[in-house]
Amino acid sequence: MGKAVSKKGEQPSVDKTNFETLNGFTGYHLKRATNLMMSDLNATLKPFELRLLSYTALVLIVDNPSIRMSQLAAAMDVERPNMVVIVDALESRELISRQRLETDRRAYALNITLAGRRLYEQATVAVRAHEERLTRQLDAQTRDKVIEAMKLILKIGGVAHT
Amino acid sequence: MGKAVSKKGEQPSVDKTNFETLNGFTGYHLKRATNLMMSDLNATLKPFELRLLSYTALVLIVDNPSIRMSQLAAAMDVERPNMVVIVDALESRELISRQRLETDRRAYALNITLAGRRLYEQATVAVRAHEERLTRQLDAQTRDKVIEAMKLILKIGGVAHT
DNA sequence: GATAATTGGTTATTAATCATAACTAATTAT
DNA sequence: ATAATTAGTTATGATTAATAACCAATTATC
Repeated sequence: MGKAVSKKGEQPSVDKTNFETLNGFTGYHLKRATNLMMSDLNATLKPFELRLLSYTALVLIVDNPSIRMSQLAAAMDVERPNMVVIVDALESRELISRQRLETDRRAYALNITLAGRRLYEQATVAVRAHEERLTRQLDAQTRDKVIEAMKLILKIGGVAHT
Repeated sequence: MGKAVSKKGEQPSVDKTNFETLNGFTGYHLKRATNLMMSDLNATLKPFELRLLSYTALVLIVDNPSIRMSQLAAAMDVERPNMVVIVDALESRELISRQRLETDRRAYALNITLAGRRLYEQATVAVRAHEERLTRQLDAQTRDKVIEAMKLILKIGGVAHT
């Protein structure tokens, strides 16, 4: 039972909306697909009590042992004060450890704990499944082309890291 | 003068961050590119005193004369209370008009005004330039492939409109 | 080697976004 | 006629992200 038009077919645009102009914009499609993926990702992470940013922090700590908070904040493009909140939460769940650096005693070295690694691994299995599910219709070649296109856009905007 | 490593090359990950795992995720690249494009878009719209949502509303009103507020809210995936704020702002600038529908006197028909159309046209020129600038490195075929890929992702998520 | 300037991290606060509840008026269904 | 629904609105709350100001430790300057 879709929303059927009442009785008289009136000329004002009801029922079917015209997206003609918006459909011509690449950014429009990118944003919609990204919104969908992020929403699905958050749902995927919920069972682990993780969200986009806390999961991303876990990933970066695993890939960058003894990373400092400020470097992590820069890598995630998050303000330092907000990074503190994220790190606090992960540490209080004992998923990561904070230890002062010998070489620079104002900074902390962040490392994954055993429990943190286990959660990271479980969550990553779920995230890969989420990615596979949402990009199933794209053949590997197309997926790679999309990623390359995104990298080109980032390069133009002066935002690139590898 | 980039941020050079101090004196001793220590083993903890400083300076260059490893994004290995994140780089394997399509969603990660999509989100970063989208963030960049949305940020640039907002900067593009600022001279017109428009933002993503108010510009999108203008576009949809131009493409859908006499659209109702609730239909517009649904099309933009925005809650109705938030739609009111956007429409109020556009109306108080006399870019759009609100007129009660004869056929349904609780609803409003939204239409673009002359001033609104002029602003829409100027803003759209700027938006197309912004799109062109950020996607210049993509040949037309790649750009179309990206858009098709986004549509496929949306279809899987059950979100599609045309 | 003392003082200034900078950096890493923190706290508190504010601003900006977005969602919910509840309401009026008009329409449609029973 | 009464009940239920819909369009729009108001007020409010929750969540998120950005800003200012601060302490401790390090680095730069003289």
